[in-house]
Amino acid sequence: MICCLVTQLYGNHINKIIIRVNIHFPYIRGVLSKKTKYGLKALTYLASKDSQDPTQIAEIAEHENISQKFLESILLTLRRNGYLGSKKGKGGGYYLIKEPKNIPMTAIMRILEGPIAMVPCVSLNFYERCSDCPDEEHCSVHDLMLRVRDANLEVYRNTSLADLIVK
Amino acid sequence: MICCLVTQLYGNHINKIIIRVNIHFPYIRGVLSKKTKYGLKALTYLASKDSQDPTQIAEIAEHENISQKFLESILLTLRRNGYLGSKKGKGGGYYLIKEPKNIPMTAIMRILEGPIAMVPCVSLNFYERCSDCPDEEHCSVHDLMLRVRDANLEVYRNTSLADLIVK
DNA sequence: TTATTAATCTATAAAAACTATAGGATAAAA
DNA sequence: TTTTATCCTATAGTTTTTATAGATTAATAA
Repeated sequence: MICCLVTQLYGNHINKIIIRVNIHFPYIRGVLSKKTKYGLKALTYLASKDSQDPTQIAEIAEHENISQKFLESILLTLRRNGYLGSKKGKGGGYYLIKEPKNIPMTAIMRILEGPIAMVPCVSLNFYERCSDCPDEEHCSVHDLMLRVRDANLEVYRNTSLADLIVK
Repeated sequence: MICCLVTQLYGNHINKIIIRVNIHFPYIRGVLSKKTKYGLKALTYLASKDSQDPTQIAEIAEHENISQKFLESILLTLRRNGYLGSKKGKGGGYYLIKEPKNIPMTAIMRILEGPIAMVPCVSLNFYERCSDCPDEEHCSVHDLMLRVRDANLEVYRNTSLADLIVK
């Protein structure tokens, strides 16, 4: 919220107007994608359930306020990567294959969000040279990004799906 | 690099072909933008110079392998935010206004990359409610992102432009 | 004064990535 | 055989990123 005071001379009077503007910062880069966000919410929802019976996409979508079709593709990705099981037909749905405490955030983030590193040249699992960088050894950004990666890794490694369940 | 062995029955022979595919992972979200990367490189270049005389955009662009026109807009942003000074005409260019050790990465990242937080609801400087989140207090993603933010903040706060200069 | 130099500013083009949505196929159960 | 719910491919719409073009302004030197 930004405020701006405008004064205007009107005959013998001075009009004062306060203009309030709600600036929306478009969360751009570095931002968590909806895909990951929805995926984490869906996983948490499944993990927080008492029973391990299959849960329908529709139920998760409604409970977590997510577009059902979009959620479909996200859950499919998680299943293909071995973190969810599924069952078709009546009584079907998705269910967790592993114990929540055995599902580390490093794995989920890499599946849904991609590399944890912010530049390919410091990525552990997806290393690649930066195409615009002539000399990786003498790059000022390299070291900084290495430390950022390690800081993030520390958090993700020490967090499992079980830790996401809100009491 | 992914390898794939293809066998083909050809008369009495079996042909074997190994197909190698270089998969390029498109570094997407969470990635450092070129804008920030180039900005950091340009700042480091200025900081590493002995003299504080203005340096031309063209010189920086060439030395750091950056499109000159793109760099123009980046340096302009840094000037408008009070981190660079400029001089027009012959002998003109850009120069640092502050001591490199007094330029924290938190400031540069916020100017070039935007909020350090990955979701608006945990941002210190750009807080905003997540539009898709009915209840911030009971969001499983919220806490995780809070810890990620703090981890990143820790790195950026303890790093100044002076630290980026490669020996 | 005039020419040259280099930043300034606005607008916009091209490419890439994100966020879904559509619609039919498939498998399981009733 | 019908119903249910996942599976799968393709693609549409939007936003963001990554520049590029071209004219303007200010400083310097001849």
